[in-house]
Amino acid sequence: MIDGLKPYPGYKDSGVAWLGEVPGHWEVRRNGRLFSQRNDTGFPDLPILEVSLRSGVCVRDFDASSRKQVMRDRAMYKRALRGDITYNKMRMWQGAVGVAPVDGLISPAYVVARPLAGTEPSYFVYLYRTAVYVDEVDNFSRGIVKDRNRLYWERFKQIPTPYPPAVEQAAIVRFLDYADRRIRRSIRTKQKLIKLLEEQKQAIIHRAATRGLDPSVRLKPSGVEWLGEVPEHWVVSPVRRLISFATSGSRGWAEFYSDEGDIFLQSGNLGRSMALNLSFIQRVRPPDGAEGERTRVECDDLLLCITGALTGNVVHVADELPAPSYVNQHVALIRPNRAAVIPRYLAYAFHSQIGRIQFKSVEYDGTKQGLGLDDVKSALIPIPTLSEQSAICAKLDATLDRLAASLESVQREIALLHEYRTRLIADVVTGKLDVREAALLLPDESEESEPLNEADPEREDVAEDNLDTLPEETLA
DNA sequence: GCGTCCATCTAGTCTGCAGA
DNA sequence: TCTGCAGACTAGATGGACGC
Repeated sequence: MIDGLKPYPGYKDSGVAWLGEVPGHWEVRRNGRLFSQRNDTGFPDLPILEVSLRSGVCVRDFDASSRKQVMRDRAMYKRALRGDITYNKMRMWQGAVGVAPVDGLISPAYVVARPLAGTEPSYFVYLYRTAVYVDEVDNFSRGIVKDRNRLYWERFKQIPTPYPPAVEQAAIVRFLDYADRRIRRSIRTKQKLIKLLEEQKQAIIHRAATRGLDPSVRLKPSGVEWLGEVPEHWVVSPVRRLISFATSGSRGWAEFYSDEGDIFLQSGNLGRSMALNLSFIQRVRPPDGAEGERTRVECDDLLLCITGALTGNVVHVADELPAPSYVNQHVALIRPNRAAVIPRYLAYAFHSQIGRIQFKSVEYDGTKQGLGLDDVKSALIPIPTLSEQSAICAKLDATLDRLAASLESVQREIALLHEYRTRLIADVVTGKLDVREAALLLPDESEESEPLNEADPEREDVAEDNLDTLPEETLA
């Protein structure tokens, strides 16, 4: 139970299985008694609205959005007035519903529901987006497969829905809007902290990979404009002199896919933190012969993503993998020459600005962006002595371990905030928690600067944040 | 090994068609 | 003519494969 908030004094059976008990003074009504369908067409001059799973209903921005699709005949679009609920028939079972922020037009494939007297639309949008209600929507939807499920008005209006008194609906909306704003602020603050920690991490690696550990070392011009000065005793070497070989993975592995067997690493397995992401593993039964062996990954190899959006992501295979592993053609397999460079040091160099500048993906006329192996081999890396490389790696490993722990902690806090928000909304809109008193204690709307009705807690569109928390007497 | 193109997946939206 | 239904379309991302 959420600290500080209490259940209502008395409950009764709602008569609806998924809802269970509701406060004694609440009703359960079918949606048809709460909303009427609006089917107004012929208003071509209004702005076009869209409903998204993440951000609810908003005016479509044709300049910013990549999606420019629009019907030729705007007279077919339905009008939604400010305050109407609109939902995407095909995505209602995923929670694609929101309140129209302004008068506008929506696709004929949508449903516009006009709230009747005593219906506070924002309360019902909070409710309609909860997991239990979405499950119920799924039961009322029809389609040949789940992905094709649609919720038509005739079915929507039959769904039983908790119905608090109108004054209480408004209090719940007021409380949830307030709580939501503070949770989103807190999440954004933590996201900014993550960004700062990532920048700090990059700065630490870059400093170590271009200056070493001795701040008093004498410097010399590197001869490379973007690199600037490096320690006097370092050399700047192309990657080709530091490795035994580099190859990209091979093709044609799809026929060897299997439920078990060896590991086939793809660009998605190359995380942004120099560590392999093995949360998803494609297993293969590799072919016999040299082709498989050529792309077989060994301990201390570097893997570099060379095509697509993940171009430049690098992984150092620091430990033995749980099974023989191979790479696909979008991943370069690089085997450092240990006489010239410590593999982990080379990975740090690739991971730093040194790599980012040189491995910036090359765009060409095709459908991909990417790097060639020549681009990789020609990249310039400042190299200290082997003993200094070893010291730099040890220092970076220790420092970055602490940073990684901080990052993980902040990410965990964000996940908990999302979970907290979801649970709070579900408990409040279904009457498990009484917020009537808490809503009365909230500051006036005029003291709040943020707009309401932002369903996406991760939007980066709001003014400066602070770490305000909810009143302690109401929320933990 | 490389440049290029095709296939597939996902999310959001549009539209043709049959029946009322 | 209207409406409901369900397949089709669009665009971005990414994996797979062809041809040189």
